[in-house]
Amino acid sequence: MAATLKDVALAAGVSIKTVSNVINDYEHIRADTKQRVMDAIADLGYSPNLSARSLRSGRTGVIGLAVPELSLSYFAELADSTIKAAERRGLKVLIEQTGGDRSRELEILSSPRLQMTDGLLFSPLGMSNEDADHLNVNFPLVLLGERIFGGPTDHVTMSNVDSARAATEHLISRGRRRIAVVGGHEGEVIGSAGLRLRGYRQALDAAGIPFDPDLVAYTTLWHRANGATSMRELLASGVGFDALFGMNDTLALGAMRVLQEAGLRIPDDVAVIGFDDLDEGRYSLPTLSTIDPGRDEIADTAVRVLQERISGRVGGVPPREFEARFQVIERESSALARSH
Amino acid sequence: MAATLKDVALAAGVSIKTVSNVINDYEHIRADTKQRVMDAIADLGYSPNLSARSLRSGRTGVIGLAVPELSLSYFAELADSTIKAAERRGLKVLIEQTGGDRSRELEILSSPRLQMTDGLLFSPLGMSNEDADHLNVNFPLVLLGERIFGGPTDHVTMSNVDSARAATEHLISRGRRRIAVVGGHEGEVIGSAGLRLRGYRQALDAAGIPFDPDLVAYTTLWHRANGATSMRELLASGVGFDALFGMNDTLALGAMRVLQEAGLRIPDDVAVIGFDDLDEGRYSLPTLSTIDPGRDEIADTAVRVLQERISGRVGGVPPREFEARFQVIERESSALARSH
DNA sequence: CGCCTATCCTACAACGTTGTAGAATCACCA
DNA sequence: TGGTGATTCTACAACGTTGTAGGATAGGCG
Repeated sequence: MAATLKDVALAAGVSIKTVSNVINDYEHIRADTKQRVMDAIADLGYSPNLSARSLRSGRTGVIGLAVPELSLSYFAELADSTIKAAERRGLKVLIEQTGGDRSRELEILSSPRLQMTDGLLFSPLGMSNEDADHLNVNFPLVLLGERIFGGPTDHVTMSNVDSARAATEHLISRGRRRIAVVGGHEGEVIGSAGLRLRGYRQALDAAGIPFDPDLVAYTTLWHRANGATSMRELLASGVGFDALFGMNDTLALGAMRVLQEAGLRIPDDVAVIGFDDLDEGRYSLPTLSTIDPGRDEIADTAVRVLQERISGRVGGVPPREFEARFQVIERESSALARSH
Repeated sequence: MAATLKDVALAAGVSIKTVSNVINDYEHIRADTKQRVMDAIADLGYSPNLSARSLRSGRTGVIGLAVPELSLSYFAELADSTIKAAERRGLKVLIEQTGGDRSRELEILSSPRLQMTDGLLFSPLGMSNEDADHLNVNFPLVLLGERIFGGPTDHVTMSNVDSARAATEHLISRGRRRIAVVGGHEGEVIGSAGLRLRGYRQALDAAGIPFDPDLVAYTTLWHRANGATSMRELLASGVGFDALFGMNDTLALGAMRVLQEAGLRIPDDVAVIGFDDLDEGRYSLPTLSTIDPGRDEIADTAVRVLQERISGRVGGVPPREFEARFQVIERESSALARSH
């Protein structure tokens, strides 16, 4: 059906290797030979068989991206950035959804199913630091996210502690002292929740505000529903607060919804800041202050680093850690209150 | 480095073909031979080289999904559903972003870059019905979306006209007669915007409500920003309305935001319904009534149909058209007003 | 006992590409 | 004139898998 090197070679009256050389821009080819080959390629509508090329070269030009779920906006936007970054480097992206499930994550690390890729960008959610050993795999792997630190692979992450601290400081600078949190993970030390909580506490400490555990609402997932539920619990508990730090925008939006149902004004009664800079927060009512975690930079760095590892250019280099730059984005939900 | 059939064969003391047969569940293998081979496979940590398998079999087990952008929630959720549907059928998904750009879309149809896939699920945005010829490609292709009808390929679509009609009828059933629309595409006949507008007009006609062109706001993109801008224009124009049909949820949410800024109550002053059933609409304030377009059904059908074409089981069958079932989902934004 | 079929296994070729080795031609210089 | 090196091209093998053809053994039947 499809034309092969052989067909082109026959049509152009040269050997298949010469056709191959033309395709791969080999230097020493006579101009007229090259032209004849190119014409034959065009005539026959030839395009290389990538499976054969992969088999021969050991490279597929495809990288894997394993994320919990694309229906979580953060990961959809991360996938978007990653695909664009990969494209700039001539790579395709094959997406794998783990559902944030630890056993599925481990399976992906050991499974032969991703043999079709040259390497993997891996954003675990269910795994924890004790699982770091499982990252010792025999294919190029770059770790994303905040579940595991000090593992055996390159790691690209956001500045969770610093940016959460900046978010909290932003609320404090608005005169708030009772700052509630939604999205905590009970007992977690590292992981997005643990790290962001640490940044939160650093900011409180620096401002001389005592930490009140009752202000922290714990939840397993970070969906809108969890933000809403947590906020209902906080309100029901009767603990007073004048600000809210949502561990991500989705949680914050779910919580805002409940706050407003309860008749509280934002930011007058409760100032709110989220985390992730989702497009959604630009059009919520009120618009949502947030942390821009540097998603494009993360994706670009991750793809670059993975490509370095694939090419073997950085063979002996020990695991590296990269932190993206963040930014506090102030919108209406934490604007200076009009009157006080 | 990695073990091959040859290594396993050597270790198990059989021919490579026997190992291959074990892997492919060939019937006639003695139990003890099979066991020995399986042990050797486990020992060596063997896993098949998929490039070689693809080269030999002509199948990669990967399908392409070309969508405008994953940062648009609808396509993120579609990708999610598609990946899950593909997984149920043992397929992987390689995602391509077109940005909704016609020339990029055409390029993807002719490019050799997707040779690594067995077929393509294609959701164009920039192409129009005149481009239908370009869908005549020599690889399995299933068309998604509403840009092209009657093309040369299988087509999976939502019931745009009927569901938009149902959405409009829903607003009419709430006693509304001046129903604004955001998201129209000037002069478009087919395409999501054209079809949904047709459904809208059908509902008006059936109810004996005259069509007022001033109630339709046109926009190129369907982002939040466009919904907001369109709503500002509608309000500035002074045209009166008591309901809003957003061509998708994102537009509707952007528009709601502006309505509320303007001091209008939803649904009391303006009842709103969107389209797509994004998770976001469940936690907006107010929650957003919408159309569930049957995304899972679309993804599942599309993958099934593509697989049928890939396998050649339906060789001679002419292009088929599939319409997913939809559902009106009523939430607060179009609830019966409390008092009137 | 001889024939036939079913079972179990093997050797070989092929998928389409690229790396290696080397042949053929030419230009240049001593 | 012959040697040297650059240029241009070719033949062959190999990547790891599966399809084809067929060999060897065992069991059933006349």
